[in-house]
Amino acid sequence: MTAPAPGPDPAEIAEIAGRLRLAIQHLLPVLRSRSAPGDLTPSRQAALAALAAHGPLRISELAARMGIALSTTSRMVDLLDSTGWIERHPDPQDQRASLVALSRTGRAVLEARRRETAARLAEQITLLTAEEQRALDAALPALEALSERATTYPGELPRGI
Amino acid sequence: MTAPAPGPDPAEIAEIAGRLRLAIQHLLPVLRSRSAPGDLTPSRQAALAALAAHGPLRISELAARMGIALSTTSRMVDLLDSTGWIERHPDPQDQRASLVALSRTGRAVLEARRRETAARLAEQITLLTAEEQRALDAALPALEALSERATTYPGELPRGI
DNA sequence: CAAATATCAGATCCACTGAAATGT
DNA sequence: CACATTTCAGTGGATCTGATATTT
Repeated sequence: MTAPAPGPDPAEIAEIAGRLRLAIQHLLPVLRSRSAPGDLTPSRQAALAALAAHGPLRISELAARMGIALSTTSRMVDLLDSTGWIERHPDPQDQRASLVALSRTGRAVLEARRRETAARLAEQITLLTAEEQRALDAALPALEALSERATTYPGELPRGI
Repeated sequence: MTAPAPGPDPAEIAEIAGRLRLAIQHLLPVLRSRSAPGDLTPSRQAALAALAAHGPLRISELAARMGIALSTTSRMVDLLDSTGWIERHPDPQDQRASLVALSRTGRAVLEARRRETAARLAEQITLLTAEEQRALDAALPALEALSERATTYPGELPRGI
């Protein structure tokens, strides 16, 4: 092993941040599905994703995680129930509350959406040089570390892609 | 130089795409500014960005670039004019048409927004290890290549961050 | 009763469209 | 006239508040 190379200095970090911001911004159209109205809208996808990530939740917990009002959440849960994407079960801990869980079809819908998105991205990655592909691969741990910190970022759920 | 290392095979590319998609999704909350109502909304930002990227445009050209209807664009241009973020000049080529250009304050607003976003991102990047920071830096050309291809992607303008 | 939801009424903001009018 | 733009009238999505049930 050689001596550890120095990490980027603050100015370089600012440049990395600026370029990464721009690259991601330009990448968003690839990642965004155009969902037909009434379909899996961003807020519905965020709700399903929250349930997928954290397991069954009470309506009030789901509302808190999404940072929206309880009544809004209640209405959305109704809607997701009517499409069959979630299931409502009584909370064994508290008979007044209900636990909302992703249904099989809900999970399938969410995963299908994610697969489509990833496939569009993969298509673009195929067009990169082998070297670029390797660099991208090597940067994944960094991007994942970045995104893990971001998960605890104050405020909303990931939304929109 | 050593012999060129092989690039990722299709399965690996699929994995890269999946992980990249997830990382970006988790990163979005960091990138998104919560704009106060009446502020620089996503669509307005997209319009300013289009003008910043391509220079003065006719309303119809701007509409085409954003993939939205002419009437929608006309109304938005009005709005951006009222906030002073753009300027309208008669098109010297065609007296019926007007050219819409970013004003000084419009450019300032756009750049301020971008700086804020990049600063939030930079803050997170600081928390990475030096190795991760270098990997991220090394992957920027790949991400930029990816995003350049994406720019010609059928459909909308980058939107939302 | 208190707490967890649900329901209802009314509102705001953003974004978009199609059709008709206006102006050059 | 034709063409660029504007105005008009309406839609839909997402979300909000506040007040009032309902249920356990």
